[in-house]
Amino acid sequence: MDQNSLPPIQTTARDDAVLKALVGFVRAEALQPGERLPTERILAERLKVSRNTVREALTRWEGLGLVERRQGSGTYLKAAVSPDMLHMPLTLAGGNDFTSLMHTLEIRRALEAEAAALCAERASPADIAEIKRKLDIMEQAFRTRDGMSSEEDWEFHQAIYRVSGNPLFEQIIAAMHELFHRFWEHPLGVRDFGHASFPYHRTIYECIAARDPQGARAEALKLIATVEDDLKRGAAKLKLSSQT
Amino acid sequence: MDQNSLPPIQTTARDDAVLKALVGFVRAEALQPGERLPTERILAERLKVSRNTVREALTRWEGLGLVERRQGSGTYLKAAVSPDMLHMPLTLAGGNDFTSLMHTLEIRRALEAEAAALCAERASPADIAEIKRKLDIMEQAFRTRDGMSSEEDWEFHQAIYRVSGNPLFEQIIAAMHELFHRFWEHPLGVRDFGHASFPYHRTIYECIAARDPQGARAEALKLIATVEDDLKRGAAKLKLSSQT
DNA sequence: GTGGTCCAATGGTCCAACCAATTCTGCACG
DNA sequence: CGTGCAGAATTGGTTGGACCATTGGACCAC
Repeated sequence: MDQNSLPPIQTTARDDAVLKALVGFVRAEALQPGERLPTERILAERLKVSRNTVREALTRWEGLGLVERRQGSGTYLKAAVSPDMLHMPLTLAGGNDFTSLMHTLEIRRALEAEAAALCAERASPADIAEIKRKLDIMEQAFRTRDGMSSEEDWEFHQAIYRVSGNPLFEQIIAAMHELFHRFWEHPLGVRDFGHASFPYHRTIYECIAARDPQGARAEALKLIATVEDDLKRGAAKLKLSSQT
Repeated sequence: MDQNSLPPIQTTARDDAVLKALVGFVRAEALQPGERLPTERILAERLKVSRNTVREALTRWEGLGLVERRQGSGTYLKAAVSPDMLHMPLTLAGGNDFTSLMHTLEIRRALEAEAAALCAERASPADIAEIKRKLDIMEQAFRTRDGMSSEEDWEFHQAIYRVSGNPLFEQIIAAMHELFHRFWEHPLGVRDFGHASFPYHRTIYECIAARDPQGARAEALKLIATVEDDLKRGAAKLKLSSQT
């Protein structure tokens, strides 16, 4: 007898069922990332479950980065969802010390270079225009505020990851990025962080626009190298000040 | 004015606080994975928060695979926790899809190459001997069983990640590896998987032993290229058979 | 316009009870 | 004495209802 013809019955899987229904809703309404999904109260009423159950389900999605909740405003879709998503939550024993930061940078160096190369291979004219737009915004912010364009800088990089066609780049580097920034301004208050890396953003873009994967890879490596330099200088300064 | 001198204030973060307290508890009691942690009701009472809040916090941890809840039994620790963990939730749209596997391979290509290069830079003589040992075991298994040495193959690669000095390589690639194998043998029954990649294991080792980072990187890229080839061939075969 | 006030909508928290699965307990029976 | 089973106690899962905190828009006085 085929054992697979008797799947275990699901007497309780309320929140899972809620998520499945939500996937169906998102697809039916063709919701795009950034759009708002129904109120918790409405979901609870429509699905005939308690609001608490809806909340547990949404908490799961929030933990997976699929959704973002803003009190007083609503719950917003943050990424595309599909019925057969595969979740691979990975928690690493990080550390807020210098070597841990260097480790994340080594990962980022590998991924950033590959993403830039893939991006140069696959970018459509529209993609290139979008990347240029982000680059302009970033350079503008950099000149206006004289450095500290971290937000726009990050958006530029994200655009590259997206055009690479592989969502894993963005997801993995986003985790690194968060750790990095959580640690950056607080312990090491390096004011001019990002100054050194600034010119390479444009060179990366130029290589992508020229469809030059190897060039893009090389420029990305240079960019990360400047960040590693900044980090080392910051750590040295920190060590010095702690000795006084 | 420096815009970063006014960070957003943090007024409420209940469930986050619960998790932080829980991390403290686990460390204070030196709880090991597998052990049970206090009841939701007890936690709620001790932390002076509602049981609902405790549940939301635990739901987060459950989603991250840090904890397992068994109704009627209790909540059990599933992995070590630390105050500064790095969460990296990866979600792939389209589970056993060809493109998903290709995406994991792109990540692996980037990381594998970087790890091999770092390994060649940093390996001590003892490290090199250890890698050679794994290589010999793998080659032996390959010849004896004529292919299908996936277990020993994996150990060889893990040795390289370890010698690279960056634990993130092993952890991230391990997650990919697990995903990859879960879908490999099942949908695409490619018997001779790994045959093509076999010779490159030795060439990688030789570059590492010769302290040649660029060579190691190049050989690692060749290895992944063969795996990508196998995957494409398997997918083509699958597509063909599904058309009959 | 500008700024302030109010108000409705929405996520966050709390409470108290009950349901469902599991585990423990103790008694009856062999 | 052990064995098995019924029932109690424990524990996570769900419910419904209430209130708080934040948000954002509407409205109004200046």
